[in-house]
Amino acid sequence: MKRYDPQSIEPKWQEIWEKAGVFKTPAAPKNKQYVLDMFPYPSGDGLHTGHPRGYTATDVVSHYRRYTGHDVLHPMGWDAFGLPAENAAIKKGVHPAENTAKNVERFREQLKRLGYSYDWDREVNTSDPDYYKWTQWIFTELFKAGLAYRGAGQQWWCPKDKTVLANEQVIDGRCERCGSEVTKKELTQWYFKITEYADELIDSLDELDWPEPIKAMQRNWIGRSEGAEVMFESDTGPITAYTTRPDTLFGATYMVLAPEHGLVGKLTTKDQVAEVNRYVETAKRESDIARTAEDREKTGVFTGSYATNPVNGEKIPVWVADYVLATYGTGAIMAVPAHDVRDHEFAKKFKLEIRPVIGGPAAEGSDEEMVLPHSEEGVMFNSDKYDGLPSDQAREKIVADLEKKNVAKPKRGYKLRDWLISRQRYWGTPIPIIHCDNCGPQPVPEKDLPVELPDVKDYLPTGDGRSPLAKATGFVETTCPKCGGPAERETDTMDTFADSNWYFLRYPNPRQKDGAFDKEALKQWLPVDTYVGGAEHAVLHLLYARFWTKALADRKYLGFREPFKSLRNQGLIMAEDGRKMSKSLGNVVNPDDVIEAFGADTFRLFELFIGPFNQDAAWDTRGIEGCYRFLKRVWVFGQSLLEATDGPDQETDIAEAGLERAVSKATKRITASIEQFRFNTAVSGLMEALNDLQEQTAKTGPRPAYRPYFERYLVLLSPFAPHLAEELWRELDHEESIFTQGWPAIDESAVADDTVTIPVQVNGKVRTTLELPADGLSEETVTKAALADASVKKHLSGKPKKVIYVEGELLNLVG
RNA sequence: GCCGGGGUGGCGGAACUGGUAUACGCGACGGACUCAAAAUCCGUUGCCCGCAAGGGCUUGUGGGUUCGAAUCCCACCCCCGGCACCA
Repeated sequence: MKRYDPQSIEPKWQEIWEKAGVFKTPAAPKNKQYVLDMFPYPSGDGLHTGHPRGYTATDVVSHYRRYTGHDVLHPMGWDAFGLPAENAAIKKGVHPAENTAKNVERFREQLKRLGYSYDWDREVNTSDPDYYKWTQWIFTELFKAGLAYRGAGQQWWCPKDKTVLANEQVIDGRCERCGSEVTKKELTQWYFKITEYADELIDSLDELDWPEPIKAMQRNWIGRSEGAEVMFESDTGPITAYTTRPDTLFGATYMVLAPEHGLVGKLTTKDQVAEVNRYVETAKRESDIARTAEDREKTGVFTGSYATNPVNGEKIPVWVADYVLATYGTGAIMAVPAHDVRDHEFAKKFKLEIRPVIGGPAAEGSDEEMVLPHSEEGVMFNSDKYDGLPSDQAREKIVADLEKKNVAKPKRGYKLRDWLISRQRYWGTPIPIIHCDNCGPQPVPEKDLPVELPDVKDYLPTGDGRSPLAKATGFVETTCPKCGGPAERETDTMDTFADSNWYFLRYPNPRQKDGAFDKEALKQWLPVDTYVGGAEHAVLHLLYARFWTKALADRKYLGFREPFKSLRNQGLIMAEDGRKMSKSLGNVVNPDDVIEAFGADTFRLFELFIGPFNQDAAWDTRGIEGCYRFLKRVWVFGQSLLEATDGPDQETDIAEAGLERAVSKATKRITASIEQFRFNTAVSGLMEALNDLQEQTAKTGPRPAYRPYFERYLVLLSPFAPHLAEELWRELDHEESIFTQGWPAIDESAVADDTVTIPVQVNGKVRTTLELPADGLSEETVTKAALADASVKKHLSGKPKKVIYVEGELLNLVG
C-alpha cells in the first residue's frame, strides 16, 4: 500500500490544473457567482497564517459553486502601493518598486502552493501603471463632479520621522513606526467628499447581508444624529448652536464656543481679552491627545459677552472651552448642565447655574445634583408653556415654534468627515492634477494618463510637508492643459485606500485598455456575491469602496449602488499562547513550514476546522496533527478500496445501504455548513462521514462495490483537500479531473434511518429511549411502548395526566 | 459612557424554527502490535454518590414563561471588539 505523501501529490496536481486551465473563468457566465477575497498587501514577511483562513473559505465556496452549476469568478491581486511597502523598502535600502515586485512573487508562489483555484490570468496590481492610470481617471471624474476638492486641513505629523502619517498609522496617538507622540500640521490637502453620501451610506446598510458588527461600526462611524440649529442673539450678532436636545432649551444656562470658533474674537470684551487670548493660544499649542485625554479636567474662560436664549429671552454668559470641538456641529453649543454630564462638570467647576427642566415625577423638586442621562426621556417642567409635555414631543414643538420665528431649524449632524487622501509620500498613485497660476488646479486629461510615478533615486520622505516627488523637477514642471502656460504638477500621492476602492471592478476585464472597466463584463459579474476579509476594514476600505461605487453609479458608469452583496469576516489566527503572533514575541507560525510538515491539504483543512469562521482562534499544533491524521485515514481507506477484491456478495447489500446513508447524510450536512459559512462543522461532517464509511465497510471488509460511495465522498472532500481528493479520484480510474463532477445528490429516503430512537420523558426528564421502526410511529403505539417500560413505570405513578408527543422526536408523559 | 459580539466538559468547540446537551477534534486513561519507542489500531472518558443496578447535578448568576429552555423574557456579573468631551 502506498503511503500518503502530500509533498509529491500536491505540486503535481497544481501543475496539471494550471496547464489544463481547470479553474479558468468561463467567458459568458449564465449563473454567475463572484467570490472575492480582500486582496492582500504583499508585505515582505510573506503570507502569514491568517491569510489562508479567508482564502481557503472562498476557495471552498468557489469549488462548491462550480460543482452546483455556477460560473465562478474567483480572482486574486495585490494591494501593492502604500506606506508600509515604502517603509519596508526604506528599511532595506531597496527601491519600493523592486521590493514590492519581489514580495508579490513570493506571495503568489505561496498562494499557489496552497492549491487555490484562482484564475491567475486576472491578477491585478495597484502599483502597475495600467492599473493606476484608471485610479487617476476616477479621481479626475470625481474632481469634475466636485467630489474631490482641495482644502486646508490639519494632518497627523510625526516630529521624529518628519513625515505625515495616515490616520490608520496613528495608534493611540503615537507614530506606528517610531512610537513618538504625533502632532498636527496645517497643510492644504485633497479630500474626497464622502460626507455627501452619508445618508445613503447609512440607510442602505439595511439591504446588505453583512455581519451586524460591521454594519454597526459603519453606522457609528458615520454617526448621524437628529437635532436642530438654534440661533442665540448677542450684541455682536447671532451665535448658532447645534443640539440634539432642543427640549432642554429652558435649561440652557450658558453657551460655549470652541477655541477655534470664528466669533471668539468679536465676542470677547476688553477686560477679558488677555485671558481669552492666553487660553486660545494654549489650546492651539496643545496636542489633540492631551485635549481629549480620558479624565481631563474641564477648562475654559468667560468671553465677557452674553447671548439671549430664544425661548425665554434670558441673557446667558458665553464661554470659550476646549471641550467643545470646532469640527462638529457649528463649533458652538448651548450648555445644559442639568442634563449633560460634560456641561454639568463644567458648570460645577465654574459655579454656573444648573437648572433641571426634564424629569419623572420623582425628579421634580430635586436639587441641582440631578443629571439625567442624555438619552433619557421624561416630562418637561421649568419650561413655561411646554411644562407637562413628554420630552420627545416638546423637542419637535419647540423647534417648530422657533422655526416660525426663524431662529431654529431641524438639522442632522454627522461624525463622518470628508476623506483626506493626500499623502506626502513617494510610493502611491500620483494625484493627476496640474496647478496653473491662471486656471487653478486642472485635472490631467484622460489622453495624458497615467501620470507615471517617476523612477527617482531619492524617495525618502522629506519632512517639509511635500512629497519627495517635489524634488523631481522633470516631473513637476509641465504645462497647463487648459491655457498651455507653464504649470506645476501636484506632487502628493493618493492614500492607498483609493487604489483598493475599485479593484473588484477591474477583475471582470483586467487588461481593458480603453477604460477602467468593461461595462458588459461588469453587467455579467457585478456585484460581488461573496466577499471575505478581516473586520479591521469595517470603516476604511468597506466604507470607501461603497462611497466610490455610489459616486460612479451617479455618473452612470455602474448599474448598481452596492459593491458587496454579502460579506463575511474571518477571525484572527492567534499564536498558540493566545497572544497575537509577532516576531518580537517569537511565536510566529510560518505557513511554509506547515506546508512542508503536513502538506497544503492539512493546512487548509485545519484553518477551517480551528473554530467558527468569524471568531478568533489560537493556533494548535495538536489540532493540525489531528487533521493530518484524518487525511491519512482517508488515504488509507481509499487505498483499501483500490486493493479490494470481490468476495461473496450476500452481505454487501446491508453495507451498501449504510454507505448510502452515510454519504447522503454527509452531503446534506456539508452542503448546509458551506452555505452558512460554518466550515468548522463542514469539516466535522467530513470526519464523521469517514467514521461512518469505515464502520459500514468493516462489516464485510473493503469491496470494489463500495467505490462509488467513496467517490461521492471524495467530491465532498475536494473543496477542502483538493490534492488528496484528485489523487484518489484519478487512482480510481477516472480520466477527467474530479472538478468536472457535479455535487452529490442527496437521497432523502436513505438519510432516514429504518428505526428511530424516541426519548421518553417522565415529567420532562428522560427515563428511557425506545428503538422503534420508523414507520407507524403513532402517538398510541409510542405511548403504549413507553408505558410498558420498567423505568417509566417506576417514575410514573398511575396513568399519565397528560401526554405530549412530538412526531418521531420525543414523548413526554406528565404524571 | 455609547454601540456590537460572547460566556457550554480538562481544552477548541457541536446542538435544525424550544424537543435525548456535550457531535467532531484534541488531551487523558486502559489495551493490541513492538525487544523497546514512535506511528497505527481498539476501548473508556461531563461532574458527583454507588461494588453494581441505579440515582442526583450540569450550558456565567438569579428569577420567569413552558409538558419541556443552552435556545424565549426580565435583572445582574464577567470577557472580547469598535467608538469616545460628536453636544
